[in-house]
Amino acid sequence: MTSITDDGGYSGRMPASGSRRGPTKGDQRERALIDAARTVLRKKPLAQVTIDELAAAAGIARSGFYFYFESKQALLAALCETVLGESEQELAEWVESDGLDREALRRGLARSLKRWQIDGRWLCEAFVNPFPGPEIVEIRERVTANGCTAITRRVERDIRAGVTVVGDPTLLALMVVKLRLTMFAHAFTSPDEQTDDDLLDSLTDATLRLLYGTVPTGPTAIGEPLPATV
Amino acid sequence: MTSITDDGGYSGRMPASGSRRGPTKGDQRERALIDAARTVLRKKPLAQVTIDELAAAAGIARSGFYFYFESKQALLAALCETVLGESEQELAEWVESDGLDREALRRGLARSLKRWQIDGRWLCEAFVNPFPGPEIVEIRERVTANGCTAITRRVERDIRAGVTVVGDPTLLALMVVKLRLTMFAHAFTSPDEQTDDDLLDSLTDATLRLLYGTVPTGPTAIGEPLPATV
DNA sequence: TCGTTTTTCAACACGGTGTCGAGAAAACTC
DNA sequence: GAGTTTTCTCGACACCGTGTTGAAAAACGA
Repeated sequence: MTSITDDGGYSGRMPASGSRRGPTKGDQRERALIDAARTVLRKKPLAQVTIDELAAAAGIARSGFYFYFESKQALLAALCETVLGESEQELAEWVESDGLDREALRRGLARSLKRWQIDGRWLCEAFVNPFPGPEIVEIRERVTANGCTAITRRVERDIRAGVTVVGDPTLLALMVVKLRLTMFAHAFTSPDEQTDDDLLDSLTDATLRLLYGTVPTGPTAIGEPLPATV
Repeated sequence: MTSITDDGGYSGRMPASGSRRGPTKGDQRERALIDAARTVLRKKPLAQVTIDELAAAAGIARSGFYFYFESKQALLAALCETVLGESEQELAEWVESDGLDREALRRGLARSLKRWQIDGRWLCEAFVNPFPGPEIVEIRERVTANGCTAITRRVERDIRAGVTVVGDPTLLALMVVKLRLTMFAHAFTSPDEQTDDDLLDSLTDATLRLLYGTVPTGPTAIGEPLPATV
């Protein structure tokens, strides 16, 4: 970590900017490394990427890499941080919508799918790989927890609005989050098994069905309870 | 596996038995390696296990390992083969049952959960890890496909019996299989987040809800259609 | 400009992987 | 059970990726 206060845990160095002035050369290099990782990790799994390769792609020597990051995993963690907000935004529209806005949910899933189709390889590496090392686990848990609480809050609002939800909301939310992840991962690794539309339809229905026990045909206004299922 | 014509692709050697006589010393060593792997891989992820460690646990020198397996991954693949049948048995009771036998499903899930609690670490490694190498991918795809076709057949039988199923049965089956896997993996890595019973209840309901759109309270006889959901 | 801080990298030590080939042990034949 | 063949064992080697260190270059601030 080598930080005086707290650097978020992923970088081996303190970004010099924050005082004034434009990005220092170090900041630029750090960004270059993250960008390099993003590109390189689209093509091969982390285990097959050497630090040499990442450093070269960023224009520095291998040993220079360690000035910026402690390991490949730390770099991947930093890469994840950069897209952390995006995934929450994708859920946001639906989570904040009123009623069981099927279309909003589908749009969010479609955006996520698009992201996974581009960066699926390293997203898998970070969010599906069971033991990716401590740095990444930390981030993953944060992201998963955020997704779960967002959905849980949404569901609790629905309950207050009179919609019947069967089962423990926390576990339901977890299943929804996990199902999204695996299915996106599956779509990345086996892209030809189904069309995007089929996948999105199935995933949209599945989400609603998991949470509410049934699939509404059109938008349902708040306060208009769904048919309850035991 | 261990057949004369085809070794399944995981072993670097032709098992000597098949002619006559009991297991040769080689066969014993091979078993010893698989057993050693089973034990060692309960404690650490594959990446942190050295071939030296596996060989030592089986009582041979490191270089001797390569007589039996091409790599750690190949050994893990062999280990997976040994439990391949179990996972199908766990599903079998429910798949072959009549009606939407909720209890049979739950029993099957409970058996799987138990297995995952013991061998979760390497099961994750093989069935959750996105890029575990070709040997393991081959096995995983076989297992997943088997699970999917079993469920698909089950669902198609239900449809013929008059039960309403919403959505593409193939994708539904895939989601059910994937959801099981991630949730078991989650239960292994975060065992204290929920009780086994809660997890099993949720997973049972989720499965039925994904497939049939609703959760029956008691056993439902074939031919007695569930309430249809759009 | 000078002193300080940041950045770079060659050289090194280490540990795991995979190969090779000679020789030991086991299995089989008669 | 002696002779032959096959199976098995393991030390020695070459290779590659990792992570560290220390000294020097570049950038920065006054």
